[in-house]
Amino acid sequence: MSEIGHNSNEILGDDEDDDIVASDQQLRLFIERIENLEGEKKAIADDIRDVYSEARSQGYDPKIMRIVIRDRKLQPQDRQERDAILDVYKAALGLI
Amino acid sequence: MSEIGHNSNEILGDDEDDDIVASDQQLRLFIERIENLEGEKKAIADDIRDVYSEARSQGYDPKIMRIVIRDRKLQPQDRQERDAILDVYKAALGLI
Amino acid sequence: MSEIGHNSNEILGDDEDDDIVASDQQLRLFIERIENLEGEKKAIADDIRDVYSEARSQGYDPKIMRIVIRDRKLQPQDRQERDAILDVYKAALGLI
Amino acid sequence: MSEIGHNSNEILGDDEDDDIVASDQQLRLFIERIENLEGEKKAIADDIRDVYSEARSQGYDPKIMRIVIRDRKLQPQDRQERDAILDVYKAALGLI
DNA sequence: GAACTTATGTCGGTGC
DNA sequence: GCACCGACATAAGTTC
Repeated sequence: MSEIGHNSNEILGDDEDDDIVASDQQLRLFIERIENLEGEKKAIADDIRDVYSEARSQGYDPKIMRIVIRDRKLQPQDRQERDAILDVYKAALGLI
Repeated sequence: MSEIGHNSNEILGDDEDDDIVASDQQLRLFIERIENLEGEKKAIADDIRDVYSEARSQGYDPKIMRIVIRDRKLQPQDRQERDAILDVYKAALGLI
Repeated sequence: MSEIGHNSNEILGDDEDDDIVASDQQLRLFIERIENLEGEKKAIADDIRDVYSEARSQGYDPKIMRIVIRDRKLQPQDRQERDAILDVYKAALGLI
Repeated sequence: MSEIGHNSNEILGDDEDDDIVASDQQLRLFIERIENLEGEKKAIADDIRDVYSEARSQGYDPKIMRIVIRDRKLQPQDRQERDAILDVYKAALGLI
């Protein structure tokens, strides 16, 4: 340890140190908020995985469940428009 | 078309219908549980994005924050091992 | 169904049909060009995977090789700046 | 600086140095092979991007082109099986 | 070793 | 006009 040092152990210091400490603290808070949120996110991701596992054990196919879920996210209108153009392209390529 | 119909409108039906309905219901519950969880997950992901935005507005670099956060997830021992090998590789390539 | 039909079976038709056919052909060419390029890209990706496999069989750690390769892509100046900020952040978090 | 040094400047040295140098050289070759391949891969990716751009300038929708291309990669049989189960699930959810 | 999930980088769209 | 923002595509990591 340095006796005087430019560290954070002084009770009374110069303003510059205060600024640095304040900044450090601010960054630390941002980081911790993010880490906490990531923790929550991971917990939910685990829950989702568990549900898929349970469904699989009941005979459902998770892969196809995912397709259904993805489809349900689309607005009916958007999907219809997309499908209309899609049909034109497929026809052009002899796919249908 | 069947005259009576093998659909879900009959008040009293055969057991097979009951089975189908039960199965449908089970799948629906799985799907809805997953969709709810995904909704929560997305909300948290949005929160994380907001924190990064706020940090950036305070002058912090989100890209480097991510590196720090990733690093903090590693066990000190693992990181040291990784860094040791990394140094060997860098030396071999004339990077240091 | 139209009597004469707006299809591609007529030997001699109207200009509109010609336009459609031309358009179809143009789209098809775009698609095929992309598919060919994607094929080449995949072949190279496979080659890369093979090199990593070979390196691993020689005792090298692919994960750390990737870090080195990523690092070598950075301009020396950029990397130094990044590392400088990184050190500040780590210090603020008591990581060093 | 060490007087004799464990570096690569000696013309004649011990076997251990030779081993290290040989190892360094091997790693370097792996890395360079990968970097070269990645360069080629990137060039092709750029070409693909250019084709999409050109197609867009001709009025085609790249997003939908991607869907078509993805679909063309599937084996007809696989897609049919998938679609069969998919229909069952969708029916259970009242999607169709 | 293959598939899926997450993370990162890029691109087009938008608002100031 | 640029810079932020969201979406998309790609690449990496992880799990089975």
